[in-house]
Formats: sequence, structure tokens, C-alpha cells
Amino acid sequence: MLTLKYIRENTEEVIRRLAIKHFDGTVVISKIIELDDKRKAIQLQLDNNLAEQNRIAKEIGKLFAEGKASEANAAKAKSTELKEQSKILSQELKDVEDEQTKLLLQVPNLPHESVPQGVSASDNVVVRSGGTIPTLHDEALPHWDLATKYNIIDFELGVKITGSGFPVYRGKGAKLQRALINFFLDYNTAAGYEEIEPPHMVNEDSAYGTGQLPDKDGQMYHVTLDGFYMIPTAEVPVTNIYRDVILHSSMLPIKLTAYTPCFRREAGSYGKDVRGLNRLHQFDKVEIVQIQHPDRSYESLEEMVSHVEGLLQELELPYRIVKLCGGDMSFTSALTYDFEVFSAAQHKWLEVSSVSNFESFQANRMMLRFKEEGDKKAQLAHTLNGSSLALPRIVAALLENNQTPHGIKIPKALQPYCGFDKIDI
RNA sequence: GGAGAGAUGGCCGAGUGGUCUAAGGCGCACGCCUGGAGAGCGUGUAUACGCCAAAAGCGUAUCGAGGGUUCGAAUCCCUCUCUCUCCGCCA
Repeated sequence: MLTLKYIRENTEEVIRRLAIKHFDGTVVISKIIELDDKRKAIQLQLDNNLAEQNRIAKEIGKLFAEGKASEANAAKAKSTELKEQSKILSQELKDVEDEQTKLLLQVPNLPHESVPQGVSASDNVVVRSGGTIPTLHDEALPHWDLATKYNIIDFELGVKITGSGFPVYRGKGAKLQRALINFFLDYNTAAGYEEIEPPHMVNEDSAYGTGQLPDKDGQMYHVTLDGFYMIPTAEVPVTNIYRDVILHSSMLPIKLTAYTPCFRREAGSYGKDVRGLNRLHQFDKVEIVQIQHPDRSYESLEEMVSHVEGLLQELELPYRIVKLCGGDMSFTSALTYDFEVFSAAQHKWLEVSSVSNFESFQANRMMLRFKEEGDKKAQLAHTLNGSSLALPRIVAALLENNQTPHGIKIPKALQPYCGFDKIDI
């Protein structure tokens, strides 16, 4: 959520930058400012009314103490009248505030000045790439066939137990999952991230805090009986640790990492992109989160990008890093780098990580602030997060790219975690 | 799931309708004192919104959350959430 102060002081700029995300803010922004003027006027009147009521109430106490009952009763009548007015005013104030919040929640985050123009993924800019795309042998298979051939992932069994998009990993497949999770967590903690194991369900406040609600309502599994949401990413519970918190600037940056399963309804997804591990309802992911001083959040973003890049190099996967264009960015992000690995049997790039700076957009919703030494006033912190990494597509690429006629090779870095160097029959 | 007791500032804790502008203590910050430190003394110590060009200052709201009674609520009533104790169930 953008701050009202920023919108009021930089109206033209806000509208211009929103346009890069293909969001026409002309009407909604002026409506927000109009409502804000109205809100201030109402509040001023209401505050004055309440002040008068408070004054009279005190006076009545004094009058009764002095035994002046008739004067006290006259004051009561006056106060009752004011109370009626205040009731109407506070209802008006609430209506205006609700309307204003509703509109503010519709406005996406401003893209960073460096975000490229563009409407879709094809307009994203490749920043750099690494690794080598392998040449596969003639009988090379896509990962869903490899999974069956080596009996390491059973998609059909998942359908039986739950439904599509809930695969069952077994044997070396299951062990590979565990190895990847441990490898990622170790790599992250070695870089100074504190390991967190958060709840896998969150309440409504947390879902609002990081922006899953109201924007992505319908994409999360909702446990209606208790009002909880299954987390679509560890970002939600981990970032919300700091909801309604005022930090000291010396505590920044805060660096956290967490493994969680992620649950996504993926309503509206269909077709070839959902085959095999490409798109699931439940998948494993290790996330990194940073809470940083606004002056240094872009340094942190670059650091996180290099960090994730290091992981892909360790896994010896061919990758590229793309900077998302305005049209392909998420609602809440100010700048996003996506990481893609090349899936040699599917002949396409698969997104395995998304690293973003949200600046103060989430912090404003969450009231996540910090105080500078000597400052009286708290200011909004910046939040960042990234996948480090999401497992399914990494597994897809590992299986496909490392397949040989004699089995699937496990990259060196993973071998100590797996306890084997090859998946074969 | 059942019965009971609770939720007050950064922390502890007093407060059962009007001098609550929330006592007192701890912590923290600043000042005095000191060669220095400690002790002692003094001052200050939340958040949001609004008024004001801004600062200072002032106003409003906030004693778990939301509603209600009253001229007036931390205090009385209702609903909810959470915590603790006991019982039940349980990895």
C-alpha cells in the first residue's frame, strides 16, 4: 500500500510511474486525495465535538460535587445533543476511511525507475546468464517420464490421495527433496540468514500484511472453519513476524530464511505449462527474506540476486537472470529479478526464483517500522524476499539435464546431502 | 472439548464510575554531582490521526479486540480472541 503522504506530495509522479505497470491511476488517485480532504474535514469537526463533550463531562462532575444539580442537568442535555452529532460524524468518518482504504488497496506498488517498459514476459530484459545448456542423447525424456522410469515421483498416486498437482515423491525422489531443502538452508544460513520454521497456515491479518489479500483472494486455500489460509509462500508467515513492530536501525538488515511447503490453488491455470512438476498445488520452497533500511534496500536486492545465482552455479544448472518489465511485475513489487533454468528436454526456460524489493509497500500495510538513533519518529522499513530456491522446477531441470543412458547424475554439491551420486534402475 | 482465573505503558505492577492528566517500581535517555565509575539527585520516556508553513504546542483515539450502558468507563454489561490452572483427549 502506498502512503497517503507520498501520493499527496508526488501525485503526478505516482500516476506516471503507475503507467509503467499499465495501471491508469488518474481517476483513483484523485478520488483518494478528494476523500482524504473530506476525511480531514470530518475528523476536525469530530475531534472538536469530542473535546467539547469531554469538557462538559468534567464540568458536570464538578457541578454535582458542588451540589448544583440543575446546572448539571442542563449540561447533560447539551452533551447528549453533541453526542448525537458525534455519532453521525464518526459514522461518516468510518465510511470515508473505508472507501479510501478500499481504493488504496487497489493501487499497485510503484515500479523502480530502472524497470523496463513492456507488457509481457517477452519484454523482460536478460541481465546475465551462466552455465552450459547440455546436449542430450537421442532417447532423452522429459522429467515426467523420467520420474516414472526411475519410480521417484508418482503423479497418479497423488491424484488418488488428494488430486492433481499433489505429487508423491518416493525413494531417491523423496531423498532428493530433503537433500535440496537442507542444501539450500545450509547455503542460506552460511550467508547470515537466520533459519525459521514458521506456521504453514496464517490468519487474515497476516495475509493482508504481505498483500496476498485482498489481491489474490481465491489463490490461497482457505480453511474456513477456523479462518486460516494455507501459506502460498514462506514470505507470508516470515515477513509477518515483524508486523506491527518498531525496530532500531542498528538491527537492520534482518535476514531470515525458511523452508515451507507452499499451497496454491492456481485457479485458471491449464494446458501444457502444468505438466509434471511445472505447476503444482503443493510444492517445497526455501525462501529468503530481508528487512532493510530504505537507503540500502537496493544493495540488499543485488546481494540476494548474487546469492541465488551462487546456488544455481553450485547445482551446475544453465540459468539466466531477467529483470521483469512493468507489465510482468507483481502488484506489490518495485523491482523483480526472475531466475530461470533451462530445461533441456522441454526446450524451455523455467522460472525457479523471483527476487523482489517491495520497498515500503508491504511495510506500510504491516506497520513495520524502524527508528534511527535519536529520531523521535519511526519510518517504514523496506522488505525484500526471494526464492532460494523453489524445488519442483529445479528437480525437473536436474532430472532432464543430467540424464544419461545409464541414469541421472547428481551434481557434486548435492551428493553429500543425497548420499548417492546417481539415480538409476 | 468441559470448568475456573486472567489480559493495564519497553518490563513488573496498583487502580471496582468523576482530581486517571493511569500510582509506584524496574529499564532506558539526558543533566547535576565525581579525577573516573557507581551511588545519589533531577528531568524525560508510547502509537496513530488531526490543527499549524514547520517546530513548539494543542486536540482526538488507544488499558487484549469489537460493541453497549452513562453527561462521564481501565473500572459496569454483551460478543470475540488470546494466556494460565485443573479435567478429558492426544504425537
